[in-house]
Amino acid sequence: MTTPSTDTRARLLDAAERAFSDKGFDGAALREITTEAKANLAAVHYHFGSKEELFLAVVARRIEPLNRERLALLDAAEAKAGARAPALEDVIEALVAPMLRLARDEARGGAAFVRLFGRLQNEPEAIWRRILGGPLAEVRARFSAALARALPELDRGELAWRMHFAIGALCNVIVDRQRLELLSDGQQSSEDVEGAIAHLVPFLAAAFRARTRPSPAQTRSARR
Amino acid sequence: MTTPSTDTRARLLDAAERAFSDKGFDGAALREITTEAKANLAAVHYHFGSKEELFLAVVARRIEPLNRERLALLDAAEAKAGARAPALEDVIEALVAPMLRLARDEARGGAAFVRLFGRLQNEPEAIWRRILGGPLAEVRARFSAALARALPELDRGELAWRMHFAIGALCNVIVDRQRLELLSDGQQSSEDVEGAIAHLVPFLAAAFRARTRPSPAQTRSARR
DNA sequence: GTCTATACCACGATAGAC
DNA sequence: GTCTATCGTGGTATAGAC
Repeated sequence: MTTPSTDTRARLLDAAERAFSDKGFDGAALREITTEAKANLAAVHYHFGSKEELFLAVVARRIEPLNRERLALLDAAEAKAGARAPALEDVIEALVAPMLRLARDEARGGAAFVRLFGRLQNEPEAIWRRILGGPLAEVRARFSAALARALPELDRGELAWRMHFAIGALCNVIVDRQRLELLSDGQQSSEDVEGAIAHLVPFLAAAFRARTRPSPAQTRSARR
Repeated sequence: MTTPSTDTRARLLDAAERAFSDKGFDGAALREITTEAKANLAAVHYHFGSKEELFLAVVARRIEPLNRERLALLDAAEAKAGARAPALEDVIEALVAPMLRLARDEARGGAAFVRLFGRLQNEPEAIWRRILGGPLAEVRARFSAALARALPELDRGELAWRMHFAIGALCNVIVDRQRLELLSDGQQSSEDVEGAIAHLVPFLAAAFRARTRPSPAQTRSARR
């Protein structure tokens, strides 16, 4: 923040973003990152303290503008609805589209960052928890409230489950761009960002509006 | 297959399943696995060739019975429907429920294996690809066809996208059982397997039935 | 065939000189 | 701020014991 005298720090962030994106947290080697950044191995520990902190710094740098964009879209959706509840499709798109579009914005991390973020899911749990509780906390709270307003008849517990499912669907698109090609025998490609948005938003909107469990299994829920 | 004479191999698989489940592929150390299995470090490379092959062997051992169960449920759903297309909810439940219920079946891997499988998503891409093309190939083809029959009006490309999203939702439930508690402020728990099924199946069914790209201005009249 | 001992090189981290 | 040296631990490879 205060000492941009040397840009070693920035070069490390850029190199780390690429490396983590390509190989994941464990797969990327600090020696490779520092070599590409033309910095010494120990520079990482001087500037960031550890590999995990470096990773979090990479995420934090990109996620703050992204979150501002999401919240701005949510504000717009709520303004458009006036006193009424915002449209469900608009809320979902505000959450989902900025992340997917980021994949095409090389100046702000591009595909590398987006894939890196998707990977967060399965990286050491401590990392994900720190991000959900830190830079993502406000987004989580605002969108949780907006979805509850858009779906007033929905039980809050049910809503939490559905948000959980929706995050999974979003992350899956983000992580591996070749898996869809396997599933469609090469017909579809996740490279098509606007296509992904056009498919994902109606999918999730319909899912959020699903009627709650009409049928069985409820009978033997002897739990608690 | 042919030499169950020594059970070193089986002990290694059991220890590896626990370790990979707890710490992920990179996080688990072979030295820890071999110590717990009371085997020598080099035994892993004798029996499996590498850490990655050991991981794949752990997955293969559990996934084959699981797949048989899924296909049996799918057969039942198709038999129930007779000449008509199977019910969408039944197809989805046949795909999803055996995996989630496995978390309660300690004799067949239990929660450890299920979490390990969920982690596959973000493990090195080569691993996931080998599993989708190997032990999961038949399940993928059969369910893909069943979904296409249950949703005859749906474009095949659209169906591939939706399967991609659905897999993400499923895997997300499986991997991290604490994330839902964070999202619901401790109200909901993914430990409740039947609850997860009861929430996930209608969610996905509604999503698969979504109309393709409703215009953004479509408020809430889109309910079926 | 089955398993062991051991050596190798790459990794993240740290201390201390400059 | 930067660099070198070094430590402990990781996956891997192989020679050889039973």
